[in-house]
Amino acid sequence: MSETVAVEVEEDLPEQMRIRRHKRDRLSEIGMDPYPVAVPVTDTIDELRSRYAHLAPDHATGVKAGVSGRVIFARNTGKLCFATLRSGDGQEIQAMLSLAVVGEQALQHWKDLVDIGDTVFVHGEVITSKRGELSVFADSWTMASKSLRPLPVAHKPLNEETRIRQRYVDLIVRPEARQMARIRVEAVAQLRRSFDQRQYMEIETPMLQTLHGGAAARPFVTTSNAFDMELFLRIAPELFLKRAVVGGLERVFEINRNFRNEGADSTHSPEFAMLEFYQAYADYRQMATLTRELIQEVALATHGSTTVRHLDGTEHDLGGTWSEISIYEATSAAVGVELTPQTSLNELRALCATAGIDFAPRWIAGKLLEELFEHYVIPTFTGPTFVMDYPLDTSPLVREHRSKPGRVEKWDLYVNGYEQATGYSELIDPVIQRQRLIEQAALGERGDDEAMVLDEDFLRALEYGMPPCGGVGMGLDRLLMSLTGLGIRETILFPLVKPERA
RNA sequence: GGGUCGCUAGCUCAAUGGUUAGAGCUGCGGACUUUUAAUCCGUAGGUUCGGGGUUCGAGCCCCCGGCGACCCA
Repeated sequence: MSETVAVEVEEDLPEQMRIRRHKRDRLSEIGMDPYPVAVPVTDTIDELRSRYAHLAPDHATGVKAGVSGRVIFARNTGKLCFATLRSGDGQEIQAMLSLAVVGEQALQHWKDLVDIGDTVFVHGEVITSKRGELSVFADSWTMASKSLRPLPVAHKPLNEETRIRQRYVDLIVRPEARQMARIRVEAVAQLRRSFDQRQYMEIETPMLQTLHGGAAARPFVTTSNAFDMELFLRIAPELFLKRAVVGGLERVFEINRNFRNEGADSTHSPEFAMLEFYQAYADYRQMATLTRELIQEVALATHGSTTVRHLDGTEHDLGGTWSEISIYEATSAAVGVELTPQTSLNELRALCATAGIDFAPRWIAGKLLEELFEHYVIPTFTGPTFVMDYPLDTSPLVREHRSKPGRVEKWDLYVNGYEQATGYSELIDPVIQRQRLIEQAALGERGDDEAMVLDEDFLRALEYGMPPCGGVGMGLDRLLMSLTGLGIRETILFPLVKPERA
């Protein structure tokens, strides 16, 4: 950046930012680096907190320590200054600087140059104040990182847009944001432990794909300059994980991002984290049990109980076994007409019209049934619910039910009213799989832009023989939603947002 | 995609079409050696999201655009 540009920016700054930049310069002038390469920390705030948890008020330990933390609160009096320092894990300790110990110059520099939001290093004796607050009674201090922007007021909630756009600020000021980030880490760590205990391998499959498949969704399209060809960001890892199973990796899982070129709302994000796992010789019922166990193990890891407390204080029981309903039977009961895979398109359309569901003429029978189900049945769910045995025509990668023609061995798991996971007995017959994908391609040609495409290499893999297999896809962000009660944009640290200025 | 609402100081929010757009916190100056959203005195801080229009006069009304929230499909 040129000198003139820098000056212009300087002149445009709000007063409070100009003042902080001036303090940054003043620090250099007095020989204190505003951004030192290191500060001599001897203990974390957390270590001091736990070591001196039970000191009586107004007590001096005789032990000296050096700690660093962000100033989140400051109270300066004439000859004695207090500041609360906080580390990234949310632990806090008080710094005290007195004229008698730190000296006139250091105290004056502190009062003149330290702002809320700065990260400072304080060295001194570990004591408790007269009010009992654990403190470092400074004999010296130094700047660890000068903050050039004022923090938002701590006691008013930051507006939602700013929280998402500037998550770094949200994390500094809002304990729930830090808690969310940590719950997510613990959930993912527990998933990996749970899979490890079950002899699963974690593998990584392509995000850049020459064909998109494995789900009904619109892809993002990009271009490879070197290959001079169109590529897709993956909408699902399914077809590659199945190739791995064909190759003999019989228990595989992947935790990674999917991209779907669709809208965003409180349960959808264009970029979201997906867990998929496949197990040879398992079927969809075994995968349902495994899915329940995984979620319960994660709940135990993050909440210490299968009853999870959302951040709004409400409790939600994820323990025990979960209810199961059949999509056909439940929807039939709701509309008062028996619905089967043989129910005519016209009858389903009439029922949708009655329900006020806006449907497209090209929608197939299974799609109409699922719309009726979502309209009538989903709002009645109370706890986690497995919805069993979906229509065949909407599930091109699932094997037909072993005893219910026209339906597939597939379940959807609903928690808190939204789909959290889906599980299959995978279709492994390459001839039937080819037919299903050809039907999908025909739908695509008729204008269904979510239809799957024919993936010859995937079919070739199946033709080598895939063992009987169960598979599950689970939205990781949605798992976090069910554990915390938050919207998807709160469970993702940095969700996609449009630029502030177009 | 449609509708409704919102965008004002660093943050959170006020402001019948009419004086110089206000408050709290933050900031700045001062007092205070045990504070806990410290207190007290003083004080500064504005491209009212952007552009256009109506009007003697627009934060407010109209049009176009941007970003977001909620509801509906």
